[in-house]
Amino acid sequence: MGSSSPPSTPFCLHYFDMLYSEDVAWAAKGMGETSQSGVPGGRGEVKKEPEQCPIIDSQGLGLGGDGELQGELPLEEHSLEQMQSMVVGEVLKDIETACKLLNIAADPADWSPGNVQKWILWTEHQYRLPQLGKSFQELSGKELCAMSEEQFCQRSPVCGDVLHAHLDIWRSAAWMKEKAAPGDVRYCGSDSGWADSEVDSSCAGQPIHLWQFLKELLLKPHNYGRFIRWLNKEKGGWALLGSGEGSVGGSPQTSHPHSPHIGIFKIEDSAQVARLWGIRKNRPAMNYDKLSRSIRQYYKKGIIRKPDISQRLVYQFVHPL
DNA sequence: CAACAGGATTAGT
DNA sequence: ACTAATCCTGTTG
Repeated sequence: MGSSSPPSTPFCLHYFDMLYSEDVAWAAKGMGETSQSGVPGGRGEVKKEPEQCPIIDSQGLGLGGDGELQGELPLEEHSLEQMQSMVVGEVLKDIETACKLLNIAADPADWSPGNVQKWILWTEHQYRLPQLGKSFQELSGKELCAMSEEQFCQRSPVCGDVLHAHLDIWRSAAWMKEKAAPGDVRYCGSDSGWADSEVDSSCAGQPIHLWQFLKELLLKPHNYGRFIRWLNKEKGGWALLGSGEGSVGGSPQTSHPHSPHIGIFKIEDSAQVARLWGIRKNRPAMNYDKLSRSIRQYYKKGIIRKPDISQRLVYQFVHPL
């Protein structure tokens, strides 16, 4: 109650204009490696990487069901509006995804200092921002929201402005969500109710398990496919796993009537997956060595195993639930 | 060298 | 009690 939060942010379109040009497009471009080498002065110019976007196509960019703006439409004014609302939808979905992954509220005003830290770490990670250190420690969400862009830059001269813009987007999204509940509207099933029903996989604040976390990442190839992905598609890849030659290993042991090649996933970027896990669990020292040890504990529990044809960074869920 | 396998111990719930 | 974090020794491709 009393939360007379000043809706100072009217959710103008400039934000999403900016967001689209800088964040979404940038992030969607696969954002190559370019660690932090490409973030010198901040937002002067968005350097357009010549890379094509390999993964965003899955289902992210429009063509959700009506628009065939695959690239031949001349982008009329109407299309522009459509484009904008589409981008807004994508941003809202990404925020929802991040909320579940980090286990934090959607509204920044509800964040604890720990939540703030998580959000900052995640934003750094997601958008390849330079490390902020602990310049925003001990700040609650409300305090964070009360800070001006100047204050952000004061704490982080390098990317305070970008961070502030990201926070503005989250606040705007939360503001929209609140506004979108005028009367009843019990989250009409249209939009995958993004209410705080907590993560489906972890009930009642029970600490999340590593295998659940991995499945959550795997559920969002749009967001995390660069780090971890299913390896089941396209049976083409499986044939030439032996790299050609017969390689008479000796025991063919092609038995295993059950347990086909389903539920197999590959960790493409072990360091990043470990980092996300560390953010989620508030374990800054997490690394793949330790994460993989936890995965190995699943062997005897029958949750995860190594596939029949063992490969580096490839594991398999025993229960394809 | 990085991934892999697992034993032992500690930490957090 | 259980899961996971940490740490470690040793193996493997």
